[in-house]
Order: sequence, then C-alpha cells, then structure tokens
Amino acid sequence: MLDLRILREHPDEAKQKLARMKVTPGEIDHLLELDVQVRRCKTEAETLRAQMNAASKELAKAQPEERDAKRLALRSMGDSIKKLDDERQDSEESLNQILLTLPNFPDDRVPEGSSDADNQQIRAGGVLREFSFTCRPHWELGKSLGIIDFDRGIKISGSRFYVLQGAGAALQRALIAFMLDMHTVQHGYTEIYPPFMVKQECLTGTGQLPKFADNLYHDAEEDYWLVPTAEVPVTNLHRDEILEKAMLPLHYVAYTPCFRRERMSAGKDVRGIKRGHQFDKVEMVRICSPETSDAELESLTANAESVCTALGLAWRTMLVCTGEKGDFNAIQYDIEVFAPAAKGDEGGEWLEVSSCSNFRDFQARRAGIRYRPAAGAKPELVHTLNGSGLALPRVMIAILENYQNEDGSVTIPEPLRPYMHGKTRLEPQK
RNA sequence: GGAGAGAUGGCUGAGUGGUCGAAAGCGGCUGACUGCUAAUCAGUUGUAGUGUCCUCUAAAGACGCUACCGCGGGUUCGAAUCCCGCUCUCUCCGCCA
Repeated sequence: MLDLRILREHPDEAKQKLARMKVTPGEIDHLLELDVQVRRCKTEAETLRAQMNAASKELAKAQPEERDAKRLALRSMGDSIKKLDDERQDSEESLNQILLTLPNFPDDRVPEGSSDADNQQIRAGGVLREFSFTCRPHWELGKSLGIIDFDRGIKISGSRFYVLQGAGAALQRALIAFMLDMHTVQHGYTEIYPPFMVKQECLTGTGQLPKFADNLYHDAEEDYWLVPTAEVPVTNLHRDEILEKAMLPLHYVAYTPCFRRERMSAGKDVRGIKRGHQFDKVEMVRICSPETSDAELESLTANAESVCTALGLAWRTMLVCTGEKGDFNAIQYDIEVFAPAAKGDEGGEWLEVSSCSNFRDFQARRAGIRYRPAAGAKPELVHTLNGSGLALPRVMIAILENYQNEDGSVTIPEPLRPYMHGKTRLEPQK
C-alpha cells in the first residue's frame, strides 16, 4: 500500500510514477476526492462530537426539569453525527479498496516494457551444455526413470497434479535439504517452519488479497487460506510489531509447499511439472531498515544465484520490466535456468526458478511492521524483501534435462549425492 | 467435541453508567543525593488522527479537540462498565499423530 499522504501531497509525481504501472491519472484523482470526503466527514463529525461531549457533561449537572429538553437536543445531534460517520465509512471503504489494489511505485531502474522480451539481462553464469544426442524432455525422462507418475496424479487430484515416487521424491527432498542447508549454514539465514494455512489478514498484509483472490485456495468454513508462497507466513511473522533496530536485518528461509489456482494461466504450461496447483519452494525473506534495502536485494539475489551455480546449471538474472513484474514490488530480478528440452520438439527454454524483489515499505505499511531507528525514537516502517531460493519443480526439470545421458539415465549433481545416500545416477526402469 | 474462567496502558493489576485515558505497583526517562555501582527521594512516562499558536518554510515545541480498555454491533444525552455476536487465551473432560 502506498502512503496516502504522499499521494495527497505530491499527486503529479505519483501519477507519473504510477502511469508506468498502467494506472490512469483519473484513478488517482478519484482516490483523492474520496480522501477529501473522508477527511471532511471526519472533521465535521469530530467538531460536533466535541460539542456534544461538552453538552452531555452539562446535562449531568442540569436541574431535573431541564433535562428532557436537553436530552432531545442531544439526541438529534447524535443522529447527525451518525449520518456523517456512515458517509465517512462508505467513502473510506471505497478508498481502501482502491488503495489496496494500487501498485507500488516502480524503481527508476525498472525498464519500460510489456513482455519478457523487454526484461534486461544483468548477469549470467554456468555454461549451456552441448548434446551429442537428442535430449529428451523431463516428462519423458520422468516416466522412463519411474520417478514421476502423471497419470495417477491426475487420477487422485486432477489436472496439474503429479506424483513423485522413489528416487524422484528423494531427489526433491534432497534439493530442499540442500537449499535449506546452504542458506542457513553458508548464508546465515534463520530457518522457519511456518503454518501452511494462514488467516486472511496475512494475505492482505503481503498483498495477495484483495487483488489476487482468484489465485488462492481457502477453506469454505473457516478463515484458513493455503499459502501461495512462504513469503506470506514468514513476512507476517512480524505483523503489527515494532522491532528494535539491533534486530535488523532479519534473514529468514523457509521451505513450504505452495498452492495456486493458476486460473490466469489456464491452458498454459500444462505439459510436465512446470506449473502445478501444488509445488514446493524454499523461500528467503528479509526485513531490514530502509537505507539498507537496495543492498539487501543484491545479496538476496546473489544467494539465489549461488544455488544455481552450485547445482551446475546455466542461469541468467533478468531485471524485470514494468509490464511483467509484480504490481507490489518496487523492483524485481528473475533468475532463470536453462532446460534444453522443456518445450519438447521446439527445444529448450529458460525457466524462472526465482523471483527476488524489494517491496520497500509497501508490505510493511499493510502489515504494520515497524522498527525503532533509535531508542525512544518514533517507529518507522521497515522494508521487506523476498526471493525464491529456489522453486523446486523447475529445478527438477533443469536437472533431469541437463544431466541426462544418452542411455536414458540421469547423473545426480554432486552436491546432492550426500543427501541421497551417495547415489550417483537415476537409472531407467525396465 | 463438552464444561468453565478470562482478555484493561511496556508489564502486573484495580475499576459495574458521567468526576476514567483510566488507581496502585513494577519497568522506562529526568533530576537530586552519592568516590563508583547499588539504594533512596522528587518529577515524569500510551498510541493515532486533527486544529490553533509560534515560524519565511519545515522541524521541534505549546495549547486544544477526536478516537482507542480483545474485535464488531446495540442500548443511552453519555459505555472500560449494560446487552448481542465473534475471536483469542487458560483450566478440566473426551478424542487423536
């Protein structure tokens, strides 16, 4: 959520910045009109209420015979106040609705653009593997290795679900453990095991609600929402808290499954395990003071890149353009790894395995996360950041396709072997 | 799932219709005393919004007003206090990995 005060005091500047995120000036004007109404109703009601409070005190001291007349006068005053309050509430609700869906100001560095063709590559690592044979897509490998069961996934849960079995399930578990260890031991993160279901306020806090309700699963009877990413429970750990400056920055890492409806992507990426309703992810979350958040984003992104490097994958980091980035972050880096057969006969594809973003104070304002810059000083909003470190299915795709051998086996990347009892290869099933 | 108890300021805890933004204690801050520390004494100490004054402006400050006693409604001229709904916590019983 943007600071209403900034919109009010610098409307032209705000309009300019938000125009890059496809917000029309008219929307801002409408919002500011509502704001004027809210504040007018508020001051009028407060003035009346002050009069009423004073008169009410006099009533207590008044002679008995005067009381009824005074009481009647006060009652009508009360009615006018109620009217003003109702009016204010209506305007306030509309205003909040708009404010909660309005995008964040994009950072000046974010390139203009409407598709991923407009993203800018800013870094890359690893080497693209040259194949001496025709490489096969992961869904074929998954079947022949006996580690991904698509048919039974569909049988028990429907489309966009799959079952990992045997070494496939173990490989995923190995990846999770490997990533968590890397971030905790080498990068100093604190590991969190959060609930996978959260209350509505958490999703409002990080921004998924109300705008992206479409993409979420929730319980019909109770206020439980399945997390679409660990960003939600972990960022909300400190909702409505005032943190001491000495506690910052906070670096958290958490493994969770993620649940998404993917209604927006109907028909897209239906082949294989690239886009399911349920997937696993190791997520990094940082909470820091404002002046450090730019640097925090760089090191967060570097942490995610180092996982790709450790796994021996070819990766590239993209600065995501205005049209493709999340609405609520100020700046976003996507890290992609290359999967040589992910498009089947059409060849390879760069797969997004991580998205690292700085939200500045946007989530902090929604979620009420503040810190005290100095002892006794007024609390100020923190900055929040998060980034995948990494998303599992796509890493699995990249490993299967990049590490495949001509005989149909797949070599297990070295750093994962200790997590798989020393196993070095996945062998095709007879 | 059943029964009961509770939710008040940073913490403990009093408060059953106006004199309550709220006693008292603890903690915090300031000062005095004191070789130092500790102790003692005195004063002070919630948050947010908004107005006026001061000022070139801003900050800071001064003086007001409004809201906030788990959350949301209601009764009343007036609610921490009465009524209704909800949430959460604790205790006991049942069930369970």
